[in-house]
Amino acid sequence: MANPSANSDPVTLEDVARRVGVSARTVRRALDGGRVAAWDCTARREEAIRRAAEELGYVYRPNAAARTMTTGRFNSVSLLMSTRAGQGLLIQEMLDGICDELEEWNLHLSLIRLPDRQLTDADSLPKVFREGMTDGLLIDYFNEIPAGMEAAMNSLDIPTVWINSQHPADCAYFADAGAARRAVEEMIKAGHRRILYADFSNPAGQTPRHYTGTERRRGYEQAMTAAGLKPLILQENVPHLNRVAFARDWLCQHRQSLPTAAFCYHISSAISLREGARDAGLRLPDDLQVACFADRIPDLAYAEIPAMVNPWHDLGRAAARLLLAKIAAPGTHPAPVILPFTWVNADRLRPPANARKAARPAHATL
Amino acid sequence: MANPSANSDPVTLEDVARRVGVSARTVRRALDGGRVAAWDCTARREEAIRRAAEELGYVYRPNAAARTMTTGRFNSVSLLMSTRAGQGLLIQEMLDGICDELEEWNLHLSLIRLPDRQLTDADSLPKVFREGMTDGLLIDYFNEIPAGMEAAMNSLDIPTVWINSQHPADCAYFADAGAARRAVEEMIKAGHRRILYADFSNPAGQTPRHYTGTERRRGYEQAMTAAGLKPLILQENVPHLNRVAFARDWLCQHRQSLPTAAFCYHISSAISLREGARDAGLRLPDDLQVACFADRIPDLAYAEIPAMVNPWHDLGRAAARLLLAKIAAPGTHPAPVILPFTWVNADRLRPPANARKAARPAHATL
DNA sequence: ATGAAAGCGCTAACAA
DNA sequence: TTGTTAGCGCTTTCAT
Repeated sequence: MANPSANSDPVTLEDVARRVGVSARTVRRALDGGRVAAWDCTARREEAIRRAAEELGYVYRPNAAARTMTTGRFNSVSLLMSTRAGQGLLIQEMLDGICDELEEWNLHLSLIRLPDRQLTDADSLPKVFREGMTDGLLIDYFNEIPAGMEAAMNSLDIPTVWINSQHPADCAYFADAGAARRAVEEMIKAGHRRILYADFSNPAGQTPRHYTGTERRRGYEQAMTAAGLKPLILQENVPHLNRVAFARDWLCQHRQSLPTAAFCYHISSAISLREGARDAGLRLPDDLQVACFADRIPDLAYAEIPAMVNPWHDLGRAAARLLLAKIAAPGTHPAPVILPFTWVNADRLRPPANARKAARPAHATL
Repeated sequence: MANPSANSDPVTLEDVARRVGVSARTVRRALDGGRVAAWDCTARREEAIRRAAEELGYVYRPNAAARTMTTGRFNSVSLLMSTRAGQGLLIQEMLDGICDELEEWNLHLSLIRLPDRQLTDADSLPKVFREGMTDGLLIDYFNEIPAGMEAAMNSLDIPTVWINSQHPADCAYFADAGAARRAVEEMIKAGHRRILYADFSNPAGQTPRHYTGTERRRGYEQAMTAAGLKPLILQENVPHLNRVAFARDWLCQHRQSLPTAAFCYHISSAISLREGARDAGLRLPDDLQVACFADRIPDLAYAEIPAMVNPWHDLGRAAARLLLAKIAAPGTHPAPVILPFTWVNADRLRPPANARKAARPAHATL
């Protein structure tokens, strides 16, 4: 096997053309457009071409490199990430969503990781993408976006879409505030009045790294205020290994007027809170009904609680679709796509224990 | 901007050559090989070439498509997955590892998802990879590998490496049995005698979907047997929402001789077990010391317990390195690479409560 | 409607 | 050592 190429089967248009006795151009057209006209003779020839192509194993898989050379299109888009860890998220469901959408357009997906220095350098970027052979960029970078990166991306003449990040246009992200409000409304509807908001990931004073830190809390506050309830917020960036103790201590200190429910920034906060609550002697869910945000349904295996789950698959699809639209119509700037969450395990949402106790006799009379 | 191409800056070798007044081939060589000889005149010209290239913004980023056309190499490898969900795993750390290794060789990473039907069809695969423009395949498919897929992959004349899957050669996976044995040995060393193995993901009777289901249990059994202890196994595929109750009930039924510790197949089993234990009235970790396997360090935020963590980054790197070796030396079949786990939160591993009680007076006398 | 020819940017092979 | 030539497989343009 002297051929170093990956294809053991380099059937070219030319090969097919020779076999049938027509030009490559004709083969291309036959394979491409389908029929040519009602001209009987043509139709038959076309049939012959198609058959020959199939026999030789051509089946419309043109050499992508050759095609790129003439068209200037790569038929591929890239997911752009930072080499710095934690700046973006790579969720399997999201990639599935992206791939699902791209597949329908016969586009490939590549992964590109660049150091922050490069991501903010408008001069070197085009060269990277020339080598990277990509028609568009899905930007998976939403934490602490470096100064200059947005400008550098906008100066590119290749279409870009931001994933999970709020921008004036060209982006897709989640409707966190609305989801938080909805969840807390459900808890209120279930009869809870003292509802805690717990976030052990984001520091108290400063702006959170990601918009979710602000939005989720805001949604909680909206729901509480709208219902005439007083927000009760426990927000602090606590190291993982201290969270359970932190939660336990807080609950012990507030033993006089404990919340009957808590809505958490993330399931990791929820788990810690639940463990801390149990250590503080509370019974779950009787004494404390916990709900939270969660990235994925499987994560909920960690705790059987009501949760707002990120529709990552939808996000991937939406972002890819946005990018395809921009590729098809260069220069346009579609409005942001904002995706609603999925509310799961709703049946695990129970009223507060005292309300249940009060209600029980009524049921007993049935 | 009439140019539909992604590069706004199509500087070619030719352009550089014209500027300096040499041939494209010479430019290529100057940029490529560095110096030519001690011939003074040449050295100067070379310098000029390099400067011209830089001024024009060429900086050794040749048009990848053109290069592919002549060399037959794509300078890209692909991560191959099934469109069927759950057959492979896409862990961010693993992708980072792959990218880190590929970067050093200036190779790109593409994602390819194919339906099982295609993955088992040795005829259509080469065409796919011809279009996909890939020099090698990292196969991320380890659950219920379809019959014929292994043969189809082997029949490809493009190098392949299996990720997280046991094969005679050309694969990288984790040393699960050894890790389980090691963890249980540590628990025994800490003084535990009745150690439970809990797995709520894999069914009791049949062979687990993935090798870890077998290997982890085997490692546990080895450690127990070697220490003269009797294995105590609780293995059953329980739906997520029933796991806590399942664990609680089991513990209640075995109240007479409860284990003092448990080693779990996965952190999700561990969490459920802990919740169940608390519901059964046990105090943690005094009454039950739980340890487990975990995919990622952040997952351990869910429970502050000792764990064997998969070195996903290492796996990605190892698999990529293996693939690069195969690309460099086609036809070779390197032996499997087996990666050791990381043992974390070891300081959370406590002796059984009665041992602690017995030990306490001794400490008090200090 | 079809064929012929040019050329995309690069590198391999050869000639000088 | 350097320059020239040819050609990768495809699409586009132009002539038929």
